[in-house]
Amino acid sequence: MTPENLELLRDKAGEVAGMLKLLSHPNRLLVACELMDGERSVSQIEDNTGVRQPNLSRDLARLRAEGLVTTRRDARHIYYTLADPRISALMGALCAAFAPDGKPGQDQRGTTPAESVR
Amino acid sequence: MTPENLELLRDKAGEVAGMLKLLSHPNRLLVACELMDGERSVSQIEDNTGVRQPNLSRDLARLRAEGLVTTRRDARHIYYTLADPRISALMGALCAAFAPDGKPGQDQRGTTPAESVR
DNA sequence: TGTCATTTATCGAAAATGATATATATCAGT
DNA sequence: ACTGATATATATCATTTTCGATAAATGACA
Repeated sequence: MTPENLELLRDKAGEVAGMLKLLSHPNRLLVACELMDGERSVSQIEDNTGVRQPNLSRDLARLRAEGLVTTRRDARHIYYTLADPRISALMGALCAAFAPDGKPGQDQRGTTPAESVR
Repeated sequence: MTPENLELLRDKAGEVAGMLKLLSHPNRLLVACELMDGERSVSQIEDNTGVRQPNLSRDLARLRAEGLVTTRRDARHIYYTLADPRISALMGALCAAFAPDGKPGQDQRGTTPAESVR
């Protein structure tokens, strides 16, 4: 690993880590989960995640700022949609890794995990 | 979504978010990347990631505390290994989602990235 | 105007981070 | 056993970021 390559690697790691950071809080992770099924208004997200509205709005602003979601206004409602395919892929992978048979919410404990890959 | 289910979901989200948080810093992400290929001593990790030793040690302690890695001592060296299969799966997914053409630091050995979801 | 939906501002407490200093553990040579 | 070197861990400090809570502001519509 040459120093130049190391620097590139660190750059990339910073980018990816930044994205992980956005999903590394329960509230934002729930929001992303919610949006996996399609667009949702802020109040729908609020109802379905239990995140308090001003905090939710701040989290949504973060996701917006990083380009992970886009918005569409319809009258008084604002609808959010996942915008970054990498996030969708990542969320899919998360579901696969942490809730192998189905939706999270019904706990996967007892699942014998496959032997560490490789 | 009943309130009871919502609470379960939030618990699960907290658990997963906690794991993401551990990977949400460039240094720790690089460490995890490094360990994908097998066990490494602290000084190897230090050399290959450029993370300064005391900070690296603190990060490794965090990963240890959360059960993501295990250690083995050989004389003066301590070797770290990825211990949680979910982390391995997640790292694989990350590589697939963020380095489709096989880049960061190369890696990506035969890993046929599991198709997005389900 | 008033109400609903959403955003922005602010505050205080807690956690994360880089840097630096120090401590512990293991080994080699004497 | 004592010394010094190497490998790793822990402690501390200063700065920044995060988060929940609360209050206030904006925008759309009736």
